[in-house]
Amino acid sequence: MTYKIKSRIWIEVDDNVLLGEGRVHLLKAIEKTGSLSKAAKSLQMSYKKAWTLIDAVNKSADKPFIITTIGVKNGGGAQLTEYGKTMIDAFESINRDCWKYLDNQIHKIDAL
Amino acid sequence: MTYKIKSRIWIEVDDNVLLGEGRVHLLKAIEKTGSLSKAAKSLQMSYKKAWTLIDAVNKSADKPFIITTIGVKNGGGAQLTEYGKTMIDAFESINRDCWKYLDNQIHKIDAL
DNA sequence: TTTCGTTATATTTGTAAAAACATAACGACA
DNA sequence: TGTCGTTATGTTTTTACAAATATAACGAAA
Repeated sequence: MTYKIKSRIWIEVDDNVLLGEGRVHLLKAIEKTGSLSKAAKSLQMSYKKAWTLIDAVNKSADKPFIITTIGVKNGGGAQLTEYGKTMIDAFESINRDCWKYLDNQIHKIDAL
Repeated sequence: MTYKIKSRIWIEVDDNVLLGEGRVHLLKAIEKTGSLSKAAKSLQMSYKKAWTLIDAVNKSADKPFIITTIGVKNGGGAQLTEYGKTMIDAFESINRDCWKYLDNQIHKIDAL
């Protein structure tokens, strides 16, 4: 009989999803690996799915989150922009605080 | 370029979902109509789907949320228990405050 | 004992999302 | 010019979930 309050948050712009937990997870893997294909592999995700996700991010963002290069040394790659990094940090900070808030609310449920 | 932070919260007990926005919506319709079938109709939901939802609530809750009767006057009906009502109130209160918190955080995103 | 309005449940069908598969294009380098 | 590792897309197949359909059972009341 132990309750948990769970949550998911996401950022929308003009009714399009810009950033959620899944996309943040992928973007951080791109930052770490420097490559979309390596990031996908590290998350056991298909390249196509990863590409579709970051394509959606790029399409709803007004400033670019990631910059991809093709053909260049080692075939190409992808890296986060400063804007992308700060947006991710803000998302994660807000998300953490949301979880904290909800954890603090659990007593209102347990008391019933 | 106007950002929104959206969220969904739900209550779990032993890794089973107990209560989320959809279930709360249905439970309130049951409270209003006194009947599962009428509540489903009022939400343009199939009876089967509504029944499955409240069955899931009943299975994960330790104290009953709704009491159904069958065969009795007018065919039967369903009504919320006091426990169910207070749980719904608590859920909605926490959810509202969560939204408020997130609305207050939006400036952190807009500033970037 | 038939009809009514309900709860309760199984079975089938349809649909949308995910996964899998396939291929093209790019530029570097040997 | 052929190969490599990558980004970039289209197409097909599979799967999971939702919707639709069907039926049983209950107790009251006529």
